[in-house]
Amino acid sequence: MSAPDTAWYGRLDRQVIVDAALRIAARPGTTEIRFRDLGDELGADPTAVYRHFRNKAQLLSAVIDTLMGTVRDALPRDAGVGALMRAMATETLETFVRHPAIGARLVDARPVGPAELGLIEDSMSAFAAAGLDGDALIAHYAAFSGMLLAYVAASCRELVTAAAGTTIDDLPWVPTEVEITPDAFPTLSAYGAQLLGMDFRSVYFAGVEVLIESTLRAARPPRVE
Amino acid sequence: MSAPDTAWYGRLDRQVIVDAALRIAARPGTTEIRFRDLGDELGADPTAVYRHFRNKAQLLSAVIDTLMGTVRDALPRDAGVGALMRAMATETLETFVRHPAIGARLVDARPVGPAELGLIEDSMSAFAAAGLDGDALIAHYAAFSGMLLAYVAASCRELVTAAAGTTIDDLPWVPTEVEITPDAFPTLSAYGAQLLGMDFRSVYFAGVEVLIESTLRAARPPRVE
DNA sequence: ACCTGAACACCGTTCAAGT
DNA sequence: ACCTGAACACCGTTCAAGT
Repeated sequence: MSAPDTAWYGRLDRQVIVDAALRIAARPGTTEIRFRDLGDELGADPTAVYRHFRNKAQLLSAVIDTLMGTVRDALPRDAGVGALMRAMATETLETFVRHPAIGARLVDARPVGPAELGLIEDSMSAFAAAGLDGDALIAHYAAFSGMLLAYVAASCRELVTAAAGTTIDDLPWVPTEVEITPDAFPTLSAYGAQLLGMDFRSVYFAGVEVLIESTLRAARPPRVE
Repeated sequence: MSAPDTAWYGRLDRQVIVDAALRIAARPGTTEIRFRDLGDELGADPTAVYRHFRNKAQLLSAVIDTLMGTVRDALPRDAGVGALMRAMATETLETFVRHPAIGARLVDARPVGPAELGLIEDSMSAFAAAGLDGDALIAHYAAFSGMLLAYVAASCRELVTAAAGTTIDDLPWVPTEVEITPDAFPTLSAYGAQLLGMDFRSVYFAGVEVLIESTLRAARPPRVE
């Protein structure tokens, strides 16, 4: 039997919905993906989305996987593992920060889809090509990807909570209203001015560089014991 | 002029409310702190809380600072910087995982309060005592604390989303329904079984150990170049 | 000076009815 | 087989009225 010949019939599919969600998420000021906004963007009733995704978490999982695919595509081939890690860190942050309402759900909207698994495949194989294997490969890879995803999610959550127009370069890492006096906080007063001046991006790359350096050291163990 | 002599007058204050929120958060199955539940726990109308906190974010900021104080109090004095970092990691994770609805808001319920600043003060001074200073101190401290907070927040968000009774040892780091075939994912098939078998806690401590090792190396630079 | 309670806004989700 | 639209549940927040 043939499908009814109406304009609205089968007009939506998962990809069309994911693309609409990405357009909304990229719009300045979007703090959350709402079914009602999705409906507007699609020119359909908001609840039509439920014919294609079981719930919001499943929809976001698909949207996240699409973005993971763009991260994967942006990575250099045959670069050293250090350059690859730096590129992963930069691309992951930039991609999700451009869609903060999606990034804010990075860790809790699961399961992990095929594009993200492809990204894991590619980057783990670069770790292996650099000479890492066994427990060291797993430990360094898990440390790196765990830090990346958790931190990018946290940054996006902050962005979405902050005043409109805030960027991660404006987001202080330690926003506080407590006065830092030398007698209450001697070390913070002496060494901490730099720390208190840091934003979310600079803390991220501080962590990324430490992890990269450690991985490179593990990949090429020193000749002398 | 004296306060009215009624039983309900001034019965609430910030500490009483924070303690009630902590009791609720510690209860198995709590996924979120709700004003209605807070009211029940306090024996008061839910909206009475608004006389003491401007909104939910301010309340959570106070609750988080209380927990940061218990983390600080649990840390060893005069231990080496490695032992201190390991204790920070363990205590922070355990404390918030016992109150996952609070931990889930770790990064976005701001500002940072006095107890957390005290924790920063203490741990930065341990970094300094270990021989770190200047940019290296800031970079390693920021990397470590950034990873810790973002990851603990992510773990709590997962816990709160997962089925009741799930612990971080049951939470798979890469939950996926995609089949990992050797031809589509060769490296994952070869090296990835361990990674796919990891839970949130083991990824956390993999990262923590990498960061500790790197900090120790920076604190005691090798004699030979 | 603080608490109560009704009410509102907002948003994910369900379900019966359409085509 | 898919879309519509009314309706519901839930929860943060406001505000006028109490004591």
